[in-house]
Order: sequence, then structure tokens, then C-alpha cells
Amino acid sequence: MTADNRADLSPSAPALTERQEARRRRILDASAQLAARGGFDAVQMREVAEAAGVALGTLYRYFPSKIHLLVATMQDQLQHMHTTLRKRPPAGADPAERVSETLMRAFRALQREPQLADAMVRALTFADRGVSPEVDTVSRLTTAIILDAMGAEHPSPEQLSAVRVIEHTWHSALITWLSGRASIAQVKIDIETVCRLIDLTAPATGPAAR
Amino acid sequence: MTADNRADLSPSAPALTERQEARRRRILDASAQLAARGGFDAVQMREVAEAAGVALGTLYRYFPSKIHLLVATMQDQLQHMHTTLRKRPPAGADPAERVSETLMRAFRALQREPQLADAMVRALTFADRGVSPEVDTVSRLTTAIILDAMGAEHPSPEQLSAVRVIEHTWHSALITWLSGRASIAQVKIDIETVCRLIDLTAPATGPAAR
DNA sequence: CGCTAATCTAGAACAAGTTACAGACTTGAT
DNA sequence: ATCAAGTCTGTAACTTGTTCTAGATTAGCG
Repeated sequence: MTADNRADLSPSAPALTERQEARRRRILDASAQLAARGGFDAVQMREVAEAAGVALGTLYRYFPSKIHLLVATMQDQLQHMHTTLRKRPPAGADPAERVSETLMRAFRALQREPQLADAMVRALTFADRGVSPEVDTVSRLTTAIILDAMGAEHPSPEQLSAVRVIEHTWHSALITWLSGRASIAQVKIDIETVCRLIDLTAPATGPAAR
Repeated sequence: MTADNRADLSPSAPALTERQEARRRRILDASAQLAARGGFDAVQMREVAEAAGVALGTLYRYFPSKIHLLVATMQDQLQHMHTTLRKRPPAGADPAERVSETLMRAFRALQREPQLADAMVRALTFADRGVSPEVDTVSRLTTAIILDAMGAEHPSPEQLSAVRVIEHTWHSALITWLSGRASIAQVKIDIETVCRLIDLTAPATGPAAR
């Protein structure tokens, strides 16, 4: 049913043919599958190409580097997550609760495929200037998810700053968890801590506000 | 004067001879110099070895991977920074101000050698489990710097959480700046925003408190 | 259909991180 | 001073990301 929900993501893309769309999908799937097995290192370009039934040169035509490929994989997964989350919005009373609930839900999803998470997050933070547009897309998706959870249609600049800081914390906390330097509980605490910033920047919330 | 201020950093190290200490230093200096020129990519193990006047195998004996080398380089630089900062403590009135002042000072230092910053920060966030101990050392150093700025001798668990979130934001904001996705001004805002968490967790500060 | 440009394939080649190894040099203990 | 163990050097080989090339296929168009 959700056949073409990425159409508006890259308006610069020159409209792929059906076979090309299929190739792209095979590549992304192969990437995710290899990543789920062995993390970042297991996503080897030759293996991705073979698993996707595509020549190495073609793989590089679609994704100009391993980092591009993995960031695109992350885009793909985030999209899933976003639609999933929209179906069951968080139930918390205030925005801070809803955001941390949402992020913890995402976190639990990542825990189910820690190796995949490893590959995607490492690629994301390792990406250099050449991948900025793609990384930015991921960032915008993440922002959208958080704003959704907050229920902020027209966020103030202050709220946007808070969201940025939440994103920073989210990425960095994931990294500490993935590299075994922080426990799941620790990540939870960090997320809840940073979400307190939302209350701090809330513009007169509550029923009797204004 | 500050001849041996890293003695207590790695009690597990098996006491190097003088020549070995000198080799280690030459390697770290070569690493920092190459990094300052061309960032992460310019730190090539063969070149580091040559610049340090050491065989490739020896380089790998001292630092088992490029990531280890760059994380150690970061340790080294952080140490400098810490002693520098201790000389002129931040002047702000409340802890949040002092911490953001300190971090902004560190940020300005990094701006002077953006390529070096790139190499170190990318290595830090790309490091996997095998480098955890070293990355942890860097993290502890950073924590110490922040706690120093806060003036918190015996931080509460809540305060420690805030510090962790500040560190997350610090690292991730640096990355967005290094990859050209955020301006210097943006980083400043993010740091100031996250530092507000400190007030939130302050245990009865000020003379007339409680 | 037949042409042309773009795309795809297979495979070689190159770059840089990492490993392996044989022989020379240091170190520390006796 | 001498010996054993450990360290360092120089160099080649291996791995995986990336680039390149020549020829086959495909897509769009008249």
C-alpha cells in the first residue's frame, strides 16, 4: 500500500525506470541484510553488489560510496519507523514525555537489530562534507519525528534548538551504547534528561495557557 | 614543568623506556601535524611512520590502528586544553554560564585547527568496541573539564546525567559543524541551550538558597 | 525497425589500512 | 662481556573501498 512514499524526498532525482527502481531496492535490501548480520564491516561493496545481482560499477553509480549507501539505508529504515510511529502516536501527557517515549520506542526497534543500527549510525557520524545533503535528509526526518511527538505544529526557534540538542543527544547516546560504553539504562536516562529541555522551552502549554 | 602529567592516565602501561617514550611522542606529533594539514584522510599510517622516523610495524605496535592513534592524539590535545583552561578558569556567575564559556573556548581552539579537529572527532565517533578503553579516557577527561567549570566537587547523579547530555551535544554538534551542516553560531546556540540543563539540576545553588 | 546515447557488466587496477616475517638492534640479567 | 628475550626495521603481501575500461544491453526516438 505505501508504495511511493519517498517520491517527495529527492525531487532532484531524475526519475528512475522501473528496473532501476527495482535495482535500487535490491541494493538497499542487500545492504540492510548484510548490515544486520555483521554491522558496518560486514557491508562490503563487492558483497552488496553480488547479493543485489548488480555489477560493482553499477552499485557505485547508484551510491557513490559505502557511506552514501548506508546513509540511504538509514533513510529507508527511518521512513518505515516514521510511518509505524504515526500509526500509534505516543500517549504521554506532556510533550517531554511523548518525545522520550517515542525515542525509546525507536531505541527498542534498534535493539532488535543492533548490528544494523551500528552500521547506520557509524556511517551517519562518519559522513564527511560530500554526504551532507543525504545526512541532512536523515536529520530532517528525525526532526520531523520528534516534532510529531511534541505535537508542535509551529515550533518556536527555542523549541527548534531544544529539538536539535535532543537529536545530538540521541545520536551520541546511540554511539556510546553501540560501542559498549553505555548501558541501555544509561541511554534511557540520557534521553529522559535531555527531554526535560522541552518543558524549559515550552511556550505556555496547558489548558489555561495564554 | 608539566613533564609527567599523564603518568596516572594509563596505570596499565608497562613503563616505557626513554627512547620508547620519545618514539611515542614523535608518533603523536607526526599524527597531529599531518591531521592539521589534511584532516582524517591525510593521517596515513605509512606517512605517520615515516614522519616519526619509525617502521610501520613499530607504529602498529604502539597504536594498533589508525583510530587508536587518533584517539590517543585527542587525549594528548585534551590534556593540553585542560591545563590551559585550569590556568584561566571561566568567569561566569552561574555554573551554566561557566560551562558554556568553557566549551566555547575549547570550540574556538578547535576552530584554529579545523582539520585536526576533524581527524580527532571523526576517529572518536567512529571508534568501535575495540577502542572503548581509550575513548573512555577521552570521555573522562571531557567530564573532568566540564565538572571543573561547574565547580561541582561532589556532583549528584542528576548533575552527572546533565554532564553526560552536555558531552553528547558537544560531540554531535562538533560533527555537524565539521561536516558543514551547522554554522559556528548554530553550535554556540546548541551549547548554550544544553547548558540550561545545569540550572535544572542544580542542588540549591546560591547564597540564599533554600 | 534501426540508430544513438545512456546504462550495465565483468574484471583489472589502484589506494590505504593492516598483517606477516626475516634479520638487525637493545635491554636486562647474570 | 655474554646470552636470551624482547623490540625495531624494511619490505612484501593481503584486504576492502574506489576507480577505470572495453564491450554488451537497454531505452527512447525517428
